[in-house]
Amino acid sequence: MRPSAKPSVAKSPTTKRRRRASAPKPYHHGDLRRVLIDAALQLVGEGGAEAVSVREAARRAGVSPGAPFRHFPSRDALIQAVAEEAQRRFRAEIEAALAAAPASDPLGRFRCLGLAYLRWAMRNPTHFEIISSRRLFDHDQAAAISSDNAELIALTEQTLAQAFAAGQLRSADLKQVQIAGRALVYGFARMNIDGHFPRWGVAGAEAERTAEAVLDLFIEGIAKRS
Amino acid sequence: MRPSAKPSVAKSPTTKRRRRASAPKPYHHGDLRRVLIDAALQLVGEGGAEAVSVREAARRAGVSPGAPFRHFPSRDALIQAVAEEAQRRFRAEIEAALAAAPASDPLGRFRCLGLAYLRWAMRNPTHFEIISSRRLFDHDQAAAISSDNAELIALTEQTLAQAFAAGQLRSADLKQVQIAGRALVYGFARMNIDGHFPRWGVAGAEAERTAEAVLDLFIEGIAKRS
DNA sequence: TCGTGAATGTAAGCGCTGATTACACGATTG
DNA sequence: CAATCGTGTAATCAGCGCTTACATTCACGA
Repeated sequence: MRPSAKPSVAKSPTTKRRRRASAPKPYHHGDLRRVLIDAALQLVGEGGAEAVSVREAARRAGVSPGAPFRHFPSRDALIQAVAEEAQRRFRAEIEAALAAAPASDPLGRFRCLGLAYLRWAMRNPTHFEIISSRRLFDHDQAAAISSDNAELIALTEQTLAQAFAAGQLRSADLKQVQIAGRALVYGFARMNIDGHFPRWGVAGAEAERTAEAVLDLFIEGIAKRS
Repeated sequence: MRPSAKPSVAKSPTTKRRRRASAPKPYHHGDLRRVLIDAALQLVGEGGAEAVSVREAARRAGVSPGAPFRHFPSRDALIQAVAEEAQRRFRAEIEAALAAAPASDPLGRFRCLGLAYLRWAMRNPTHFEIISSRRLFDHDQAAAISSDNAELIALTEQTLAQAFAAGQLRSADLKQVQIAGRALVYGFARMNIDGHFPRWGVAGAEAERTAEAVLDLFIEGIAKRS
C-alpha cells in the first residue's frame, strides 16, 4: 500500500542535503517526548487533565496519532510525565520561597511556606490539580512525585518543630497541626480550582488576599497568645 | 433497510396478552430515568465520576445504548442528575445532624455541622466528589445543587453569627472564619478522596478520629480562650 | 565507505465511547 | 377505532486509546 508518497519529498539523489535545506518535516522529530509533554502541559492548562488526549498532543506536535506511544506506553504515562514536571516546578517554587525567609522566625517561615503553596496553586490551578488528585494516574508508579511530596511534608514538619521549640506554638501535637494546616491550604486551593469561589477570577488578587487572610487566621489559632 | 425483522417476535394475533403473559421485556421500561440515575450512582460509587458511561448505565438497565438520551440530552446531564441526588442526601444528613444539636451552644452546633460534613464526605467519597468538583458538569445549570449549597453555607454563617453573639468567638470577621472552616473540612475530605492519606482505608475509623481532632484544633483556634 | 540493526516515525484498524437520526412499538385519548 | 405522543430500538457517525505492521532514518562497526 501507501500509494501516495507524500512524506518523502526528496527522492532524488543528494537526499540528505536537500532535506536539511528545504524539507519542512524531517522524519524524526528530534525531541518528541519533550514536545509531547509541553503540549500536554498546555492542554492541562487549557481544560484540565481530562482535556488531555494523546491524539491532540500528537496533533500539536505535528506527528501521527500513534507516534506518542513510542515514548509513553499509555495515556496515563503521559499524564504522569506531565504531573512530574508540574510537581518539579511546584517544589522549586516552595523551596525558593522558604530559602528567602529568615531562619530566626520559624512560624513566619511556616507562613511563607503556606503562602507560597497557596499562590502557586492559585496561579497554576490545573497543574496543581494534576499533581493533587490521585485518580488521574497511578501515584504508586510515580516515585518522583511521591518523594517530592514527602520532602515538602517533611519540610513542613521541620518548620513546625522549630516553631514549637521556639515556643511559638500553642499545641504540642505537631502531627495534628501539620495535617490541619495541609487540609486548610489544600482545601482553599481546591475550592478555588473546583469553582467554589465564583466571584473571583482564577488567581485574582482578591482571591490571593483572602488566601493570605485565611492562612493568618489559622496561624493565629495555632500560635501561643501574646 | 432493516432486512432482518428480529425484534418483532410476536407478530401473531393476541399480541398484547402474549406480552403480558410471557415476554420478559416490555417494550417500555416503566421508570428508566430513575433506574439510569441509580445505575450511574452505583458507577460513581465504584470508580468515580469518570467511570460513568451512558452505555454502561444503559447496559445495567437492560436497555439499548441510545435509550438514555430520551431522558438525558447528554452524558453531562446524567452526571448532573446523579449529583443532584447526592447533594440531596448530603444536605439531608447535615440538617439531621444539626437538628439533633442543642441550640444553647452555637459553637457546639458548628462543630456538629463540621463533623457531619466530614463523616458524610468520608463515607461517601465518590458522591462527595461529584457534588464538589465543578469540572464534572455545568454547575450553573444545576440550580438545585447551587441552592442546596447556598443554604448550607447560610446555615454555617448563621451558626457562626450565633456563636459570636454568645461571645464564643475570638475573631469578629465571620466571613473569614467561615471560609477558613469550609476550606479545612473541604480540604480534609478531598485529601481523603484524592488519596493523601494512604494508610487509612477510606472511611476508616482512624480517619474519622483524625478528622474530629483536626476540626477540634481549628475550633479551639477560633474560640475565645478561657 | 557501507551495511545492518535499533530507534522512531507512519498507516491502518480494533473496540470503546458520546451522540444523532430514522424508525418501531405501546399506551392514552378523542 | 384511529390519531398521536412518549419512549424504546437500530444504525450510524466521529473521536478516543491502543495495537500491529511497515517505512524511514540514525548510529555504529567491519
